[in-house]
Amino acid sequence: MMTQTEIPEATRLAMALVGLSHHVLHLFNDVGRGHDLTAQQTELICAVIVRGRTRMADLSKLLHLEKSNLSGLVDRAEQRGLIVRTRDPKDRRATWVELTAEGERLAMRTHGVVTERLNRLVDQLPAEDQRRLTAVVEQITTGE
Amino acid sequence: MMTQTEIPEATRLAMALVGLSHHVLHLFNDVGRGHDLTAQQTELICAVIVRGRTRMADLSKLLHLEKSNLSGLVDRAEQRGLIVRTRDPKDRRATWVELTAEGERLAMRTHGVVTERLNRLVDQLPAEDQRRLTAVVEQITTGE
DNA sequence: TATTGTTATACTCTATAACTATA
DNA sequence: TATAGTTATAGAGTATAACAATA
Repeated sequence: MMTQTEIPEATRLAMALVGLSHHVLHLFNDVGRGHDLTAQQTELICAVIVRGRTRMADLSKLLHLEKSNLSGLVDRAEQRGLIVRTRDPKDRRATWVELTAEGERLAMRTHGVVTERLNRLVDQLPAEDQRRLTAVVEQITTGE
Repeated sequence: MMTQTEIPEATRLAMALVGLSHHVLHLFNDVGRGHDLTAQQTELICAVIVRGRTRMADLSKLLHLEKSNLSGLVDRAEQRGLIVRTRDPKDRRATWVELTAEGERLAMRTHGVVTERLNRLVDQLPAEDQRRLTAVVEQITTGE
């Protein structure tokens, strides 16, 4: 006899991961909207507040964005007064991105809410499973 | 003494989940590009091939898209000959989306590759951890 | 030569609101 | 009145290529 579903195990894992990923990235949308930020702008300032000032090239990898697209995103964030660009005197090709006071204020709020809601996602799990999940996911993403 | 990092546990989990989510959704990009599909078009046809013909309203929830945006996405996919719309005679408001032969061909290929690569992500984990991960992630996403 | 970042272009995607048709 | 879907519009995001400056 079949169990209640005919969907293969491999597909189930894939579907679950895709659903989770939508949920996670949609959070930036949700949280940002309250402050008139797009999901991408929210991710940008959250990334910078966690790491401190960051180079364009590193943000590019971090956010999975082509450097040209990141230029545009940073342009818009700069126009809104959220971040500023500074030149690196030691490597004059490089550009650092850092938050303005306003950007930092928004970043602290949005990052706090995103983090809290992501953690609430796994709230119901036993503490052991939570630690395990973190370890597993970190291992997956750092081993790319 | 501090350990090697000062990043709080809650932030670590959040960062790990965000990294994983980027990785997962970026897969659709990667896989689709080989067939001249955008990530969203790839997700669309993969969703339809897993579920069979699907109503617009259900796709909207599944892909986290506003119904107006889904209309546009389905328009473009229809113009490319990947899907067709059919009316439901029982509820004449509703529209079903189903794959054309060409759409099905592409969907089978891309869905196969996406699934395989998602499973390869957790390949190194013990089988027990893999099952646990699937269960945990399913529980998270179904409990929204 | 390789790396860092910008500019330019065309297209896709997204948010929002107003609309039609059916239930 | 509520639901299913479309249309319209403006803005944001994306892929790609060509470019300038620096290493």
